[in-house]
Amino acid sequence: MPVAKPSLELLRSITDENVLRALMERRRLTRAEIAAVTGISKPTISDSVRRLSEAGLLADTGERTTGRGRSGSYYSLAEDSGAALVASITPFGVTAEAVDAFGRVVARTEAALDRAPGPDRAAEALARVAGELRSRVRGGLRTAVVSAADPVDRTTGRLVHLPDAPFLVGDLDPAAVLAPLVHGPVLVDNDVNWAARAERGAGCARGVDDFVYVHLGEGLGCAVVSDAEVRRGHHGLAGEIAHLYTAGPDGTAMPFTRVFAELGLRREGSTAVDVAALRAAAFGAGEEAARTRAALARAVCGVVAAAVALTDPRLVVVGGPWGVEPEMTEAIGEELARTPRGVPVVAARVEAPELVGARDRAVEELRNLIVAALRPAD
Amino acid sequence: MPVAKPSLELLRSITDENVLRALMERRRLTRAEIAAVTGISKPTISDSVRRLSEAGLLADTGERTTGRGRSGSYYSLAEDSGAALVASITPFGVTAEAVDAFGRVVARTEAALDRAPGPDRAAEALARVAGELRSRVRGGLRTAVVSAADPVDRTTGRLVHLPDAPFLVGDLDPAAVLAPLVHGPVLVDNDVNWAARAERGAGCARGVDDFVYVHLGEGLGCAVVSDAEVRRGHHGLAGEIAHLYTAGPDGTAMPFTRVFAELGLRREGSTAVDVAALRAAAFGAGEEAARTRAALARAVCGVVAAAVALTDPRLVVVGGPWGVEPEMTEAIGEELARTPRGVPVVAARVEAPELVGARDRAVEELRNLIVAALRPAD
DNA sequence: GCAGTTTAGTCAGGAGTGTTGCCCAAAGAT
DNA sequence: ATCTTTGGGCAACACTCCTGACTAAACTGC
Repeated sequence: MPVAKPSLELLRSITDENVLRALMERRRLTRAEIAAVTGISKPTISDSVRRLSEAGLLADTGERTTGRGRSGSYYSLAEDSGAALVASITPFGVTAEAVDAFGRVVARTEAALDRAPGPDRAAEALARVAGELRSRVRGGLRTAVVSAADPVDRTTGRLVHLPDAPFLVGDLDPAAVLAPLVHGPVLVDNDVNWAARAERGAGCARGVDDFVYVHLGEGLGCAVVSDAEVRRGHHGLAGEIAHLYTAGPDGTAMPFTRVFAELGLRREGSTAVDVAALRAAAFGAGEEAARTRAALARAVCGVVAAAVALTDPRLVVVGGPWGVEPEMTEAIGEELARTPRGVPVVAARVEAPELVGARDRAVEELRNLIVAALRPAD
Repeated sequence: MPVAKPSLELLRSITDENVLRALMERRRLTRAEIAAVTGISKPTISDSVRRLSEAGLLADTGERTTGRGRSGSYYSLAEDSGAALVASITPFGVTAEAVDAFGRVVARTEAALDRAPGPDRAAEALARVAGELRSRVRGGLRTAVVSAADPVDRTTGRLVHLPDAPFLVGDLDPAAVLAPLVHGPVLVDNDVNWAARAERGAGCARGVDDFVYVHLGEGLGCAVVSDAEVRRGHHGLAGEIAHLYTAGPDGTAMPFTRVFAELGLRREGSTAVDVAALRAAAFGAGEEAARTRAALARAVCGVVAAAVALTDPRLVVVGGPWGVEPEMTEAIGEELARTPRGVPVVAARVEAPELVGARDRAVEELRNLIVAALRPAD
């Protein structure tokens, strides 16, 4: 039964939702302005504003309009509407922000980590930054959106270790760590998925409903956006391309991650890509560098070709520290143009994309939570 | 603005929608029964039924309840609510049905075609069966859902020919052919996508939100279901796996479709798989057959492994004439179990799945059209 | 055959929406 | 000081849904 039951209460809650959403978009409005923006009549808006103010969701800011005509009172979301926590966890540290329902970053902090800090250090850092931010925002943290540099199990929200892929952050359960600090849902996903969301919202894939985002860094990842949403798959492991078969340097087929072993571009004792070594080996002039670059492009292209065949993107976005290098993006684009289904390749261009994408989702979730307060029994 | 404007008209239309949907589910109901089913009060239901009857959407069937208590009048959707056309086009012919809003097949017909009939013959056959069905249903054809054995361009609805893939039906624009016969939207998609939908609704993937369906027949296709929907990609060509690289019989990488050329299993002068030859060569006892079977399983597995890595299905469903053979499904399952991310493999089990899937969608669309009549200006 | 029981449907009243139109209040413009 | 413009409140109205009581009509049981 996908259709709601008709009731006057439903109608009222729709009105209230219109008012709240209008105030989330425009920060502060008079009742007359809300009526104009929503198209709902003035008396109805006045009723709704009174109801919502009494419920503590809205507050008169005390400010007044200036200009011609009678001055009106500005209303805004209540000061204690709370904030959402946005956290990005990498082996190098935790970056966290608190965002409010207007989408503004109201607080920000960081905690550095050593590379490969182990799960306890990461958990401790996450708890520390979350605790600090919590103390700095009114109304508390009502939800959290976490980006992690490892694959995330969709059902449990835990970071998982896949064979033949580096385990960058380590065994961590962000929801468990944050439970005492956040009184609401904790959403956890892979940084690559959040980055794809950011590129769709504000980057080079703005408004594109179907595209593939390839992350080329220490880890190798991919996000698939279909019908305007990142599709995570059953376990949340969609886009885990590390052991997808592709073309190796010698032309034979091998798992993507082994290409880096063959080229000697792995970190010592790890399956992670050695980005510094890769830069040194694959970029710049020189025949050797060109050969290495071509080998890398061919390997990436094998992966991308599979993604193209299976998901039919309009666009391929390449991100990550060595993926966005023009030389690399170009080489991949040329390689891909040779395949039967040519697809444009562009470089990602959002800064700290995993944070931008997670922030975007956090604002959306916080807004939904505020609106959801209207419907106690659904 | 994803939130509707509140109005009494909205409330009324929600009530009416509840009534219509209840009558689509249960065929015929008294007003008291509608009230019980929807949870809406009796007077409100009586009002709504009167409105909808006057609008011609509902009609008193003349039947009455029997049993204890006062007898009530049964209402049902109007006789002229119309039907939806469901058509499946293959090189062998066109199969078509008319379904009503209750999901019942009210008429059915077929038109045989020679293999490779050319676009004009196929169009003519489609027009003929559609015309016949139209004359046999009251209220006309309000929408059409077409399954075609070729890839379909999502934006235009036309069948398209991809290089290295057989063009089974040929250049056809079902929407243009049907426009004079159907006064409503014409939805066209690949048979494999409809088959996947059928397996999700009634087959071996019932209720599974994330799975991959692989079709192994004359053509080679694949459908990706993510978050409970078939994802078609930008052009509608998601899952076109014919030239996805996989392992060939000799262990080297090659496009999927070339595997069949190497094994001598293509139809003369075509890129289509010769199913009869494949059956003869790959099934049954004997070392040679086992070798061929293993080679096919390895090739399929290469494709499936790519799909698994990129879309993380919970399940892989294998369909199509030679895919559902137990020997083949089993061989693929064993091969896949050796890969790092083992995923269960099951054989498809719906009969004429493309027709079942298309029918399901047709009923949904017809119902939506009937309900949409309530909202003239949205 | 008739009273009792059970179920379908209607009626009247009331509570709660949103809307229109009109009024007043208050601020800047002239 | 008056005019114009804008914010906001008030009253009347139309509409929707609900509750509770009522009537209507069928079957059951004696």
